[in-house]
Amino acid sequence: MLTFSEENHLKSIFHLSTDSESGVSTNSIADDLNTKASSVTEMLKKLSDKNLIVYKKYHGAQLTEKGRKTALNIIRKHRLWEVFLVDKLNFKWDEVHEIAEQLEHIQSKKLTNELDKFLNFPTKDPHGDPIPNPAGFIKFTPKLKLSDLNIGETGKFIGVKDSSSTFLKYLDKRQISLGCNIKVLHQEEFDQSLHVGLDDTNLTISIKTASNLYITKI
Amino acid sequence: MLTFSEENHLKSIFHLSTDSESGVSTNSIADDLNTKASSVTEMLKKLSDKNLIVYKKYHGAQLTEKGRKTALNIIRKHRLWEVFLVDKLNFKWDEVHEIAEQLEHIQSKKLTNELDKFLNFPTKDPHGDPIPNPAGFIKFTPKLKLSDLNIGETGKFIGVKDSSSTFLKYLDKRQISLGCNIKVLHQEEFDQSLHVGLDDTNLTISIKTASNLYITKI
DNA sequence: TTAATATTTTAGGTAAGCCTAAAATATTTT
DNA sequence: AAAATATTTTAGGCTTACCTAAAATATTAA
Repeated sequence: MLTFSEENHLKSIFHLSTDSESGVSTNSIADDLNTKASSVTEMLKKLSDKNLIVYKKYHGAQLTEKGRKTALNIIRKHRLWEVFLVDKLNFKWDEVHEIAEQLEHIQSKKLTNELDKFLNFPTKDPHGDPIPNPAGFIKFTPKLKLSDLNIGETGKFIGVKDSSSTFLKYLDKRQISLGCNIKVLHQEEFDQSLHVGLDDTNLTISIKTASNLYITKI
Repeated sequence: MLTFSEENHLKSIFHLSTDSESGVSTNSIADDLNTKASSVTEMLKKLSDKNLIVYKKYHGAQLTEKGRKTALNIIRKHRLWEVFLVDKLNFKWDEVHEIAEQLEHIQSKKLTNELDKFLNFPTKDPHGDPIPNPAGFIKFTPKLKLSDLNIGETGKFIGVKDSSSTFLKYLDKRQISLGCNIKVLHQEEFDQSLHVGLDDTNLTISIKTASNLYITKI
């Protein structure tokens, strides 16, 4: 049985691992968890003792197979609860993160699996992120951004990079919602902003926004 | 924001208050929470500082109005989650307590109220205990036991005093389930055991069992 | 390749929440 | 009402998870 703090550190290491292939740095974990490097060092020693990570002083941490499975189980719970909140309890996608951060620590295999069944075995959470299966397998889809498309190409909006409430609310306001098709019509030379077609309307979106929208080519 | 431990102490004081009208003793709380009297004393001081209880050294604790509201909110969450687990996720009534002990600490007013709505505003949990409303109002029904009935009277089984997994499983095995009608046919002089009618069958149940079944007269 | 800078670890401290053992207070018995 | 017993509190310790400041190591720049 792990403490909340141990679980949060594992989750953080998992998320930070996908970017860089080598060890995850102490500082990056500290930033991610709003804590201090010295606190992280302590925790890395403990996680290492429990064989959840490989830790070499001054050279960061990497998840072991056991650590990865543990992290993915927490992420599985987090994402299933997000689906529950949106699909069953009328939450908006920008409202679910904080609550899921609490619910992800509830311990009960049966609960997780029954919830999965109740939700009809969803494969993605409300932000388009894949949900690991009970065995800890996760299906990564290559993350193409809207800003990667060429003029004339169309993408289906499948997820967000930045899932801050601010950004999600902004997307809601501009009626850019998960699953819609976005066609890149033109790019301004001056500020690289994109003119796009969405349903039957045209929009202008900044390059910053475009690089936070994950899509698949159509 | 209260810690889990603070919330558990408040809940314990609430439950122990219903029996005795005066202050709840340090030892009884310690027993209830599987902790030691000295730890409880520390906590009582803290809860008193936060105006959640009235605490006089050597004379136990009583909830303030604020403390009572807080306790009832935790109990509300506990019981709503129990309904969720049984009604939506196929749990049996003897399997839900431990998980609800975790879920009751999740902080989100919106979550609690949406869950309530989703479950169709239940008034009782799977053990027949009343669910407080959002304002912290709870409807106590006088707790009559099967063992209080006279020969010939019939009661509707509405709750259990002992909600241990052992007892609940035993009731399941004997097919005594919440909502069924039980008629007291005869009492043995020797051991006070009761012969009762349940649906179309007759059963013999011990006086101990009978005194753990809450009923309403019909 | 040495110096300057950045990162990470160690050392030592704090608060929460638990503990045991001893002291203080209440309650019960005689 | 005093003695015996039970309950509760205090005193002092422990662990976890944080922190700051200083020391150690790694990285980058000159």
